[in-house]
Amino acid sequence: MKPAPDLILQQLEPHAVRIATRKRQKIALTGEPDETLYLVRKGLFLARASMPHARHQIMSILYPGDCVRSAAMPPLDGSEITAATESGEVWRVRWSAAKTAMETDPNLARYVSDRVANQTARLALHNAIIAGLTGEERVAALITELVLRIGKQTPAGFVFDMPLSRTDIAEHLALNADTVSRIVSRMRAKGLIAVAGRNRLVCRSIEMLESECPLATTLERMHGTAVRQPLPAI
Amino acid sequence: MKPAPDLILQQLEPHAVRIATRKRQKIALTGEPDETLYLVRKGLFLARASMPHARHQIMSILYPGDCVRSAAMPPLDGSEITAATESGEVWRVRWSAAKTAMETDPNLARYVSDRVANQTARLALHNAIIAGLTGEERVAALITELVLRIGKQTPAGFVFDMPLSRTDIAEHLALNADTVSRIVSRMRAKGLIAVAGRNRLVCRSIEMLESECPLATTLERMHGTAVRQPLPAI
DNA sequence: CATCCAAATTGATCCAGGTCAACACTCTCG
DNA sequence: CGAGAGTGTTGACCTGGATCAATTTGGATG
Repeated sequence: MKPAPDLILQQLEPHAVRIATRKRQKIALTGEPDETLYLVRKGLFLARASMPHARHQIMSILYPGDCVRSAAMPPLDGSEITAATESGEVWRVRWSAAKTAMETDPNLARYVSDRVANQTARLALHNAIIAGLTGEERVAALITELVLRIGKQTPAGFVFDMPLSRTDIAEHLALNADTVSRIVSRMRAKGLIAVAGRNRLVCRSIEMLESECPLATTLERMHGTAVRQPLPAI
Repeated sequence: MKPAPDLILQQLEPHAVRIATRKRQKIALTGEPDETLYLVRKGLFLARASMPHARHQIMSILYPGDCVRSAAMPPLDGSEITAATESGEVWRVRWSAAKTAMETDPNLARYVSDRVANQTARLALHNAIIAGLTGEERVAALITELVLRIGKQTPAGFVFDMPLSRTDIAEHLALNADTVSRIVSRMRAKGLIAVAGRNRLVCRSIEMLESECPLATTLERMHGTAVRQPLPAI
């Protein structure tokens, strides 16, 4: 029987700087001489990097339980983590402290390395989505992921607050913000999704949504279990 | 003073199945019930996955020293590793054995987890390349990477044997094989590269090549050190 | 309430790259 | 030697999504 993730992470608490965040708050990753470990404890975050020519990209969406080593981010300028939900919490741990703790407790070492592996798999999947799907399929994939992760089942269907703006979606899916807006409108017209107030989305039928996206079964396997147990099996 | 990577990996040898490969040989990753660790010891390999509709994708290029946990690959059908050079060697280690060894020697645990982190960073960079660059810039980025990794300096410039076919390049860069052929022809016409026999490329000036690719400095940082020291600092 | 500003929508136009098809090159095998 | 298969090249054409521009929406603020 493995210890619960929370218990494992407890050991890092004395070494961690807790950062309570509000929506859109940024945590810069560049300019740090030493490696750092970030633990997402609460809320959703976007790992963002700048490209030359003032272009930005959202490399991945981070969920509670994720941990990010700065070594797992490529040396791009302006790397940062942005809070995507109203309130969130991140722990920042100096790598030297994390390393010591990991050498003391193999469970912690395993937790961190498994989490990094999981992040790698998600990146690879995201690669496949960007590289192989059409715009509409990409948006369907993103909404499917969010439904699986943060959707709440109600009589009207799965409801969630959209944590990404149109621009964020565009930066994440390698699309244009205008195009994203068009696609979302089209999906609304098709009845795949509906809006319920500012930034709140309703998905009546997840099956309909998944039928729009060729990689739905993989998404289900990568994000679906997260609905039932907050942190994927480790 | 850290032990040399070879020395660290030596511990895994008794638990490893050595696989000697010839070009195009495939190692299937799917269908394995347990997690597995693969260590690339010699040669170049391509991590490939199938998409629905019989589409394939090359998620990443693996170099000697890389290690791949199967948990770091998304659950896509037909995941496999393909040998891209004439002769190569891969070690396959059962995860349970690897885990025990890693718990015994923190150096090994660190090595593996650092390698996975490095692979994550490369995936994220590749994401940025696919998502943000034009076809021509993508090809320039790939050739820059290969020059940095396997290019040999000669009086005529940097020379290397192209390990990827046109189709491979297309599958890696999210382009069409026809388009790749066109782009390569254009680059040849511009003098960025030249062919020297079957599958052998010459790059007269790496500066010219890098000036074609907005992410050249990042590539240099991720792959450039590898030229000087076979395994990136860990 | 009116004003302001950022984000979203929508229309019109354009082009990089996809698609399809014809053809060339290399290698292997009989 | 020729036939066949696999891979690469090149041309003609088409389309998904980028770009540019105009307009709308929805908060925030005084």
